[in-house]
Parts: sequence; structure tokens; C-alpha cells
Amino acid sequence: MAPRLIASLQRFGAFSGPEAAAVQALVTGLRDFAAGDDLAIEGGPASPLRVLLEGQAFRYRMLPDGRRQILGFLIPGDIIDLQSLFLTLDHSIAALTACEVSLVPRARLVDLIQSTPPVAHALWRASLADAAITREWLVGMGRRSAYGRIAHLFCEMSLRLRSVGLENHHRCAFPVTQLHLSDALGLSAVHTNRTLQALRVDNLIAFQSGELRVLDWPGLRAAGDFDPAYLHLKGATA
Amino acid sequence: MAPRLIASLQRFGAFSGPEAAAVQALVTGLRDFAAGDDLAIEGGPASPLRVLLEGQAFRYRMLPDGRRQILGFLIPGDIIDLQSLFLTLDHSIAALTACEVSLVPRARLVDLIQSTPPVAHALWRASLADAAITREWLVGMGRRSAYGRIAHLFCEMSLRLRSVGLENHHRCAFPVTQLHLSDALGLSAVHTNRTLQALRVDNLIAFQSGELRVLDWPGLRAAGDFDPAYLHLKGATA
DNA sequence: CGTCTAGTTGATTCGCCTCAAGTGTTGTGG
DNA sequence: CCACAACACTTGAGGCGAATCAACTAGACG
Repeated sequence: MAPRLIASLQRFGAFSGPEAAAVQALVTGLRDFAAGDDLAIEGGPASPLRVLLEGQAFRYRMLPDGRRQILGFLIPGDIIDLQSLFLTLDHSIAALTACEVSLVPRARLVDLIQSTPPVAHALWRASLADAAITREWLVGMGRRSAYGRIAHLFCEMSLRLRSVGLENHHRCAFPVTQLHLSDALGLSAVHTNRTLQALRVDNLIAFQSGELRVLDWPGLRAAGDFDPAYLHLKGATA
Repeated sequence: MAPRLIASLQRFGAFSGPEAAAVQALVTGLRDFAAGDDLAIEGGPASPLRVLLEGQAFRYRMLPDGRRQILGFLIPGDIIDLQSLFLTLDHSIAALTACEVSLVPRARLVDLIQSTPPVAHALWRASLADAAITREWLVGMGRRSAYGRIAHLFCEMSLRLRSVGLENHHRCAFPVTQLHLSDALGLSAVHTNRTLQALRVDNLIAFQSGELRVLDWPGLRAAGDFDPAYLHLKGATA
């Protein structure tokens, strides 16, 4: 239920019993959100930090003309708005499914960071890994085709979900609509639809009702030119 | 010559005399690089951290087919490879001009982070601001036209250079070729060329021999749909 | 049942890419 | 001091990938 945060941070640096207990102690102030709700809002007040314990969500920015760009997907264990610990949040976060979120008072996190360097380092590492994912998306947007971008994203989500124990037998929950995919990958909804069909025809994936099934991992990996190094997950050698 | 690092970090959190002295003490091991040299290499050994004191550089990744994606530009005061403090570097950094770089032993930086929280926070803030810039690029790649993307980048560089005192009267050094711009913005060289011409015809900018002159700031800002909030620079209200 | 959203399909248009060739400038060695 | 690379930039022509416009289907929900 809620060693989620610990398990997630342990991916970025092991720490011992008492340290883990201190991290676990942060997980209070549980709050539930419904699918579609905003978990945090751009420019919002510097309220308590949020950790996603259950469910999935996404970061996004709205453009003046009403279009949306999705900046990343969040899975259980991810810190939602670490940025707002030090800066104002420059994007919003919305729930993809019903979500359980822990609200951590800023002061307590700051104390923990100062008193427990291993935890501070794990947090910092996690935020750097997050930035690495964004850079990888940038590479995709700049230089990969629609087909490659979708394949790459599916590889990424599959491995990330596996790293927190939410992928089995090449199946995982990825409850996005084709519109979400379009806004994440910089494509039109129509083209996303057609490209998904191509991926299906090529027998690389099955994707329906929010479940992603990878049918041909080597094929998908090749299609997306996917190299998991940027995820900085231990033991993720595709 | 070299309060560059201090001045740069002060943008992300003020600190006092002794703290500044401690930061300044980091600036040792000066090394010069020529234009075109790599300042740091993807996957390279976890050697000393590098700070760019003079000159400009860019982060990039090469794709298997030889194409290049530029992930960001570095200006004086920027930390080149903070990522390698906690993770292996997943991209390379190359010099745009001759560069002066300070090599900071990892251990000394780690000590400073532990002993001087204000400096640690400024560093963290700086790395979060860097991530914010990458996200903004992602928005541009996903949802902005070639014309808008170039305009946006010029706005960004203009303000960033101003924030470190390297822009005056709407002029700044931005020594990139059209090929660099193309690889940064995900465009072909041909299209970059034509789009630059359009920006010139519209009297928004002059851009030649590595110097950028903004002729019509409101116009450029509108063309790029530029909102400086994401830069997290104090007092940058366009 | 009517409405809303998600997904699908076809036709058309357009932004940007690729290919191809040329100019201008710089630097280098004979 | 000139020939000649090498590179940045420019221009034209043609083609493709993806956007847009416009329906239409199917399931979910009140």
C-alpha cells in the first residue's frame, strides 16, 4: 500500500532501516483525487509537496490557443511537484485515473533533506532522472517519426512500470486515451490513431482499454530506437 | 574574471560573504577548450565536475543514424555536468566557442553541499531551472511552428544572457550556425535558413556572424509566444 | 433515449523534408 | 600570392509526413 515512496526512492540510492523509517514517516496526509482532477496547478501556492502513491497522472502545459502539451507521465512512487520545493511550479499535473496522494509538509521534507544526506541524494538523483526523461522526449520530438515516438514511449512506460512492480508478462496499465498520446508526442489525434494501427498491424503491441501489451519487445525496441540507459534504472538492460 | 559562478548561483538564491567565499574557492583547476571540443562526454568517467566560466557550449545527443539533437545551450556561469554528480552523464557537451572551464573535484562539492545548505539549495534550484528550460523546449517542439520556435529560442537566449550581464542594447553574442539551430529545434538546415529569412523580413531580428540583435522585442515575443516565467529569473518580466 | 467522449475513416492541404546545385568566406599549403 | 578545400549559407524543385476538415460508429452515462 505505501512503501511506494521508499521503494521508488530506493531505485535511486539505497538507505538503511532508520532512514527508511524517516522517509516512511513523511507519508501522511493522504488524499484521494478522481480521474481528471488536477493534483497540482501551475503557479499555485507553495503548499505541501505531493507524492503519488497510487494511480497515474501527467504533467502538462496549456497554450494560449487552448492546445495542450503533455510533459511527462507520473506513476506510483513519483514525486509530483519537487520543483515547487525550490521554485514555483511552471506546469500543472492532472490525474489519469483515481489517485492516492500523500501531502508532505515542506518543512518536514526540508528537515529530512538536511538531516539525512542519503535521502537528499536519492531525491536529487530522482529529480535528475526525471530531467533525463524529459531530454529523451526532446530527442524524440526533434528527430523521431510518429511511429518511432509512440514505440519509444511504450518502451519507456513499460520499463518504468516494471521498475515499480506494475508490469507483468509484458502487460501493464497505461490508462491514456489517444488524445493524451497525441498531446504527449506532438501529434494530431488522427495521425496518432493511424500510427497506432500500424503498430498493431506490425504485431508490436496491443493497446486497448488502458492496457498496454507488448507483443514483440525486440521489434518495439528497434522501432523506437530505444536505449533504456537514460532511465537510470538499475538492471534495466532492455 | 571569475565571480561568474557566484553571480550565476546568486540568481537562484542569495548567500552571504563566507558562503560566497566558499563557492569561489571551488573555482580552481582552470582549463581551456577550443571551439568544437567536447567539454564532457556521454557515459564518460565520473571525473571532476565542470563549470563554464567563459564562452558558450551546448548539450547534445547523437542518434545511431548520425543525426544530432541539441538539448540546450550553456552560457557563462552554468554548471556543465551537475548530472554526473549523482548519475552517469547521458549526453555530451561541446564548446561553441573557445571556453574557459573550472574543474571542481567531486568531493569538495559534496562537502560544500553538506556543510552549506544555502549553496546546496541554490545548486538544486539551478538544476530545476535547467529542467524547466528543457520542458519549455519540449512544448516548442510539440506545438510550435518553425517560425515560433526560432523566435522563442532567441527570446530565451537574449534574456538568459542578459541575466549574466552579457546582453546590452538588445545585442548579444550567440555564436551558433544555422546547423546548430536546426539540430536544436528539430528542423532541417534548409528550412531553418528560410525561416530565419522570414524573421529578418519581418524586422524582428538581425542575426549574423554569431551576433543576435533583437530589433522588435514585442514582435519577437509575440511570434514565439514567449513567457519568461519558466526561466525563473528574478525580475525578468519580458 | 439523447448526449458525450473515444475511436475510426476518407479526402484534402500544407509545413517541412530531401535532393541538388550554387555562392561566399575562410583558412591553408604550395 | 594564389589554388583549393572546407564550411556556412542560399536557392529551387519536388515529395512525403502529418495536419486539418468532415463524417460516422460505438460504447458510457444520466
